[in-house]
Amino acid sequence: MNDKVEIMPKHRILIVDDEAAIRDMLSLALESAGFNVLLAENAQLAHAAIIDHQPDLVLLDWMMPGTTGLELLRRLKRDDLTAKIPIIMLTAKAEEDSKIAGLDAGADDYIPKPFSPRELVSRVNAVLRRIGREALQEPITIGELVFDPLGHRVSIAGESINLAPTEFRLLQFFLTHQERVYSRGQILDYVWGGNVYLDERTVDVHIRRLRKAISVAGHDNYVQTVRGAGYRFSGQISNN
Amino acid sequence: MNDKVEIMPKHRILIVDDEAAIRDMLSLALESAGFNVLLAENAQLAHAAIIDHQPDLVLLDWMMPGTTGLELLRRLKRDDLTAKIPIIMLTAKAEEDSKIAGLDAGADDYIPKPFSPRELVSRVNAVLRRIGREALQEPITIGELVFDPLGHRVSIAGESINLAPTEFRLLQFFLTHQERVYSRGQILDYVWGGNVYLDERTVDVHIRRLRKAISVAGHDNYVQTVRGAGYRFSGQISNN
DNA sequence: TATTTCTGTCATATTTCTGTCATATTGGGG
DNA sequence: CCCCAATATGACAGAAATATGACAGAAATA
Repeated sequence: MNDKVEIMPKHRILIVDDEAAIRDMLSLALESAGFNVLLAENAQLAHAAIIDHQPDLVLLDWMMPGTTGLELLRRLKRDDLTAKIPIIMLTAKAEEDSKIAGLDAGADDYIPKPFSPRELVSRVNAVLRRIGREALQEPITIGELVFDPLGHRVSIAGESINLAPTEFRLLQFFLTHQERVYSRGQILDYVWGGNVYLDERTVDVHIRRLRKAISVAGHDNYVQTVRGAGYRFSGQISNN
Repeated sequence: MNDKVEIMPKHRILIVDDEAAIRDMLSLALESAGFNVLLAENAQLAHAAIIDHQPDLVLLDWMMPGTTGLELLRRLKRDDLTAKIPIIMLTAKAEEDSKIAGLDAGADDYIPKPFSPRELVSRVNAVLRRIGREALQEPITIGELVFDPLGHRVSIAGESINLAPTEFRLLQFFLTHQERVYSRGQILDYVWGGNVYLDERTVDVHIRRLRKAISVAGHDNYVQTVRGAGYRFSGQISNN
């Protein structure tokens, strides 16, 4: 189903970076992976290009002279017209700070330099897939549980489940990030947003509430505690 | 704990180029930068050397008589055994075509001639660092045992295994440092961190717990006692 | 505004982990 | 083959991490 030669319009990717060498490198990698590439060398041009061409995804350098990538990111996210365009930030700084700030401001992924063309392409694809799925608002199913983003509703074996807003977002986060462990800190960042200052134990409590809510027919077993590391949502129920 | 003077095996770099002068030049630059260098003057020899010596990185000339660099690259990437070895392509042609084809076929970087030895070394290092980082995230398999760092999960023959935090770190240490004996002191340093003051016998106990945990289907045999010296994790099970 | 629901925090209960010790077992040199 | 030192094992109590229930203020809803 994926390898089918199908008349799929190429995705348009906008690359925003002040260094020509990096633009070239990215552009080559993406073009050879079958994307349509647009280029912009500063935030102003980028903004214009985004408005004009409505790219499907933007690769945005963190550090640029003048308006920085972060500022542009914020501007884009503030405007309804552009808020939904996924952004991947590129940065040389491996600092946590920038990561958090970037995710907080609404970046969809974050690639530290240096990275391989392969990694780049695969992450671009990953983001596009995710966005595509979210745009489709496809319900996610696991076991008997059905999570329907469009209807903002969760049911198990047909029975509708009542979730508080935070529990809903938490479940959504887990469903879209299965099979890997997230620390309490990360969960706070992703589910609550990066600029909250909350006790990490708060996560425990919400985990508990979520588990309780979906405990029908043992679905709470999907939410797994990884002692010393955090929590994991996994389809393979482990026997801890 | 990282800056410790440790016996770090040198990275092996294979240089593939038909011109002796270039081989010499590259080899000199890399050796003086502390790498072990292997040489091959054509694609056939290179392929054999790669199979035999499993180099950590390959510098591959684009243009060679007979099988070209690009063909070799494709062949390497097609075979699982060699697909993960990072390749840096060297080329005189600044043509877009070759660049695209190279990146497309899975080269990890691309250095146009002429280049300075310093640039070469720094790009080699960059690629190795990156690969190292990516490798940290990838599941490690030994026998039926699968160690998944991202999922923070260990399974044997599909069955999830429960490990306490310290056992998990211990196993991770062993998996990333196989085939070598470590004293109890060294293990304490690496797994517990350099500034703990613990009885060395504690290591024995955790070794035992780890063995017990992974003893399913005899996987505990990988953890070997070396009397008078310490412990070793080895893929080749010996029957001492 | 009254009412209901939701949230974050706390105190407490429970579970799991860890380092140590006492004792058993093992391996090798003499 | 015996003895000694090194290693393995089982048990245990304190420590650490997580789960739970309760509650009061905040936020949403009526």
